[in-house]
Amino acid sequence: MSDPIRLLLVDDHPVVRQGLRAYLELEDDLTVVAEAGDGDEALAAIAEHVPDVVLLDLKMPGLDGQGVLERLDLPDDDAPSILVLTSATDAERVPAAIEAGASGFVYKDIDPDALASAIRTVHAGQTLLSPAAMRGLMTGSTGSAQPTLTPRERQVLGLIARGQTNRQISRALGVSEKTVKTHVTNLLRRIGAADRTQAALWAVRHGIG
Amino acid sequence: MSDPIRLLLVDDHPVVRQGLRAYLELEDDLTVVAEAGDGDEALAAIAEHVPDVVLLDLKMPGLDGQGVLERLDLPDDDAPSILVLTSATDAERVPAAIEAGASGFVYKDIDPDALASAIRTVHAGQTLLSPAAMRGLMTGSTGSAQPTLTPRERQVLGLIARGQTNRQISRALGVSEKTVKTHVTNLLRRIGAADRTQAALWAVRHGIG
DNA sequence: TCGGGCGCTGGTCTTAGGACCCCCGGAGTA
DNA sequence: TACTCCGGGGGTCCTAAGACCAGCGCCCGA
Repeated sequence: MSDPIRLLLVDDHPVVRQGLRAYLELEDDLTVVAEAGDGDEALAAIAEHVPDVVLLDLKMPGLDGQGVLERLDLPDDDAPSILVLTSATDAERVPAAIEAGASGFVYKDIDPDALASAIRTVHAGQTLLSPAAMRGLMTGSTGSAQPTLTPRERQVLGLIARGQTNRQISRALGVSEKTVKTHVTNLLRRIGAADRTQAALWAVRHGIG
Repeated sequence: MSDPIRLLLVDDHPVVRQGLRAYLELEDDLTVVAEAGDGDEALAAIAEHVPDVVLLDLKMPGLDGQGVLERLDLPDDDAPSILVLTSATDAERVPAAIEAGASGFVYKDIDPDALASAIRTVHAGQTLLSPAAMRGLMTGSTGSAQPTLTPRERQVLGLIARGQTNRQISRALGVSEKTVKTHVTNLLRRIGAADRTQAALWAVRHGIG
């Protein structure tokens, strides 16, 4: 029999890592070589242990999963396959994670057998999306990642997401209120929001602000 | 030795429940009598198994932890003690959970020994807050829980938090737009928001909507 | 039983927000 | 070179939003 698949578990909750271990130790061909509690630990552990597959949580304090993905410079033959584990409430993050090089995307409520099989799938070089994650991709408008906002629009949206008025934003950015209104109008159109309230909610869901 | 403390685990992620089990089975005086994946299952399991302590996740699909708390009609001598387990990102929810009768509040990154001791503490009838949870209470303005909104105001705020306009809300509630505006004005004052955008953000942070 | 809150409803009035126009300068790109 | 995109600036117009004020019914305590 060949060597087992070497795994790195990355999640900020020890209890989650413990649960994953309990699941994965039932499988002969899987072995957990390291754990990490945040993005920085994850990058260090990847360098040190060279795992075959990383089980990565997107939401973490400090450097989060998305940040880890972006720093790994995927795809890269030497880099591990990344299987993203997250909550059903984070469907919006799927497109960005896929774009950043994640090989697969499963929800934490997956059962043990399915998780093991997902790990084998991404280790084999394939991309895997759970049905719900696929829906997340689909509802992301055209199937591409979240709409591309210009840096200025993203900045304005961030201030909207802090509850600022156009006048406050104009003072914060040192431009006229009309200019702010122009940016607001444009970003509303791009993200498909009807008004600033919907835009603020969109920003929160997409982690802007 | 006395009977073990009977526990119910409530979390929508099986992996988290598995992790908790792995932790708790190390303790002689603790025994997990049931698990539940959502609020409705939790209420049913409480009625069926009569646990001493419930480990409750606040964020769940369907009926969430806050909803479970509100339906239990705490404090009640027959009711179990509730130890809320949640993420560091949910500090804002502490006051509402405490108000709804939770006995304790710990973050999921707690280590096994501390978790076991927290369970014994709430089982003994005491209230327990982790330091971070205490901060969450403190930053809740005056230290008191979230402002008391009338049912109607809460309803209106929920719709604002879905990005609805006053006109849409008026149609949804079957009242005039002027009436909606009054409710909006009043709830803005009560929660200390300057406009509906800030109100929507407040609602999201406090788990309304 | 008679205020007095309070929740819910409604009206008038002012302002903030957003749509739809226009222009310019700079940086990249075909 | 011409085209496109971005940031910035400006103006007009209409509507949504919010402040302010007022009435009604209910319950509760004096």
